[in-house]
Amino acid sequence: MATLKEIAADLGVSHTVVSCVASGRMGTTRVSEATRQAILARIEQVGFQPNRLALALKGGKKGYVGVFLHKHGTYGSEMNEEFITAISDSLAERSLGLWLRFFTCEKEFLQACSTRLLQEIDGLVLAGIPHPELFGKLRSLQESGLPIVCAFPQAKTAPEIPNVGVDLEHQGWLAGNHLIECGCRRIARFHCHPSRQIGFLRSLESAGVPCHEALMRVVNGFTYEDGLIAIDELVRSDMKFDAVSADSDALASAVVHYMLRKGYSSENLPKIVGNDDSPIAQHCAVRLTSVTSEIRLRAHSVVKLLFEIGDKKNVESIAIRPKLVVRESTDPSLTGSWFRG
Amino acid sequence: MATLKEIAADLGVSHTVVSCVASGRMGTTRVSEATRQAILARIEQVGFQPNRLALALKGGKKGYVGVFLHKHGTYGSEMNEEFITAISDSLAERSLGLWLRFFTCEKEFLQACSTRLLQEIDGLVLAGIPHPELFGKLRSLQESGLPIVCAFPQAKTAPEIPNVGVDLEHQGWLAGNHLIECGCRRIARFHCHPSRQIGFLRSLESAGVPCHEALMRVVNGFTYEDGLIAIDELVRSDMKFDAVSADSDALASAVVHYMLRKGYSSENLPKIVGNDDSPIAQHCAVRLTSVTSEIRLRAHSVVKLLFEIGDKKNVESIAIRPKLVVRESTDPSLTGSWFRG
DNA sequence: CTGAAAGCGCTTACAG
DNA sequence: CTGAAAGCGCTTACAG
Repeated sequence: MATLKEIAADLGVSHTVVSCVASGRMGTTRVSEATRQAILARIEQVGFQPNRLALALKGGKKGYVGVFLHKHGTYGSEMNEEFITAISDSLAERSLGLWLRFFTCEKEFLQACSTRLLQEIDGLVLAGIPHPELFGKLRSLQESGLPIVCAFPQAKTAPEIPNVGVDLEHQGWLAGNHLIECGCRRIARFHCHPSRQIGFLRSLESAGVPCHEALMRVVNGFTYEDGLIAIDELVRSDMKFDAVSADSDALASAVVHYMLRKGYSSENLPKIVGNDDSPIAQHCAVRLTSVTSEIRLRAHSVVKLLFEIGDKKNVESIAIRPKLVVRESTDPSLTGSWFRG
Repeated sequence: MATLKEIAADLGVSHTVVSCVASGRMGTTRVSEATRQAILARIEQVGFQPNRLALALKGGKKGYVGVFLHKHGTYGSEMNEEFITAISDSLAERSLGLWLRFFTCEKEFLQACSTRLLQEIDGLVLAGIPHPELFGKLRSLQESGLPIVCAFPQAKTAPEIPNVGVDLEHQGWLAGNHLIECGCRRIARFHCHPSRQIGFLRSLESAGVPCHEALMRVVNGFTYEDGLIAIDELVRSDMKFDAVSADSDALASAVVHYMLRKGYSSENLPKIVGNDDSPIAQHCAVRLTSVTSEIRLRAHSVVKLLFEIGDKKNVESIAIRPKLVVRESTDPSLTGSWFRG
């Protein structure tokens, strides 16, 4: 790899002028068109790229973005992988590297996020599960000039730190509204996200469908196991229900499998809607209708915001609008040929 | 963050001596015990850490390992996430950063793997799906002094580049042997990994169980959809079978779901074994017995080998031994309470 | 129009 | 025992 000095020596000019021409930042330096062309040609010819390390040491761009992720989503949802991939691709487009670190507690974060970090990255992304105890640290990093963007489902950071979330209320609303349109009137809910529940209740209300308190069930978590517990309790309660809206695909998948195993045929299943539109929805014995969490789109927005902050623009938290993906768990006509007849 | 210079100024010594004491590499430099202690105390007190950028520019350690991953495994298997997480944790333990890049073709790899890369990383990991067309490039990187370790299931790289794989033959053998021990005698195979098939056939042979050619089915890929196609063909062929061993959990899961949907009760299902022990196995309507691919262990080995190469040790390719994880798809006694009765 | 010089934070021969 | 000096590859005032 050629250095500035080598190019300068080859051309019989100073490395100063080569540097200025290469960077395009001429400052007070002037150069004749002839030598400028010669330098440009040479740069092209040897494929010169300034040494990143030297740039960074000089106080310029580091060429890296740090991503700190507290893994979220249930096992098998691939939400973390999707997020990382999308961030990575987005950064690669801009010739930036991705510096990745997983953490699960304040200590791990602080350890990885040493003062040294500031020397090595141009921006910081924090995602997955929010840690309010870290806001102080984040604020101080931000104040020292580091662009920071969070990607939590819901903006729970200090308001000064922009967050790319998902419209949780609308997720709940989409699920509820879809089931109502399917003709369901006794919809059970397995929920652990208050905002989603608000949206769900709003869908009932605006359609004039009564809400049966006993069908609204708060679950402990988003896992398949949590789903089995919830559906078992519901079935044993002898409450009638014609649909289940669950806060994750794993929960919803557990409902389908539980009922199939208890002898319900797939035709007699209640309508079921999951959340996240993860692989779990597609690998379910009855493919699940699900509401997206827009992971890819959010990841791309995160990188976009990071750049806007770098450009001194004023950025604010945003909530991406989710979509409904309809599959056979609410629409029998979508049952694949394998499972017909 | 204090610099060498500042510490030197505070103590009224030269930064040379501070540098030597800090690094522990005294070279030809001597220092009195008194000033050594003073310097050490000061370093401790201000928590001095040498600037990574300066170190790297000087030609020392960069503090990063580059990971290039061509994503593998079926959607939902979480194999990539598990690999990345394990690599990241393993590197973090050694205070190294993880530089991550996904690629899908030679062009993307070469683009990301520019000469600049060499300035920025201490080691390279290549994983997922092997690209034989890249071996030349890898060899030349290796010859220029960059430690490289691959993590493909099967060593397919140039023999000079160490690979951390999994013992594919043993995977096939474990599945076959387990089904034979379960009493199965007409075992169908959905396979696309020749080595695994060899191991499977060996298990039949050593148990004296006949192999029925018509039950050995090569599938196009590892996906759920591939599994539906394969089991549909098998069922329509009217061949009798009492077990299915499949080369992925998605394939195996499709078998379970297909048969349940066709009206088989979970008690009448053939015995089924998947591969990879991924979340898909645990989210299947009948939880799947599966053979591990030891992703975490392999990732840790990769980092270990990378360090050994750095230490000029002679390292060779290894194949990690897989394990069998038994669940209800081959052992009815493991059926969870939810699904009993 | 062009280049010598200082400096980013470090390391390491080398000279006192 | 200790420090001045050169240098890693760059940038950017500043002086000619």
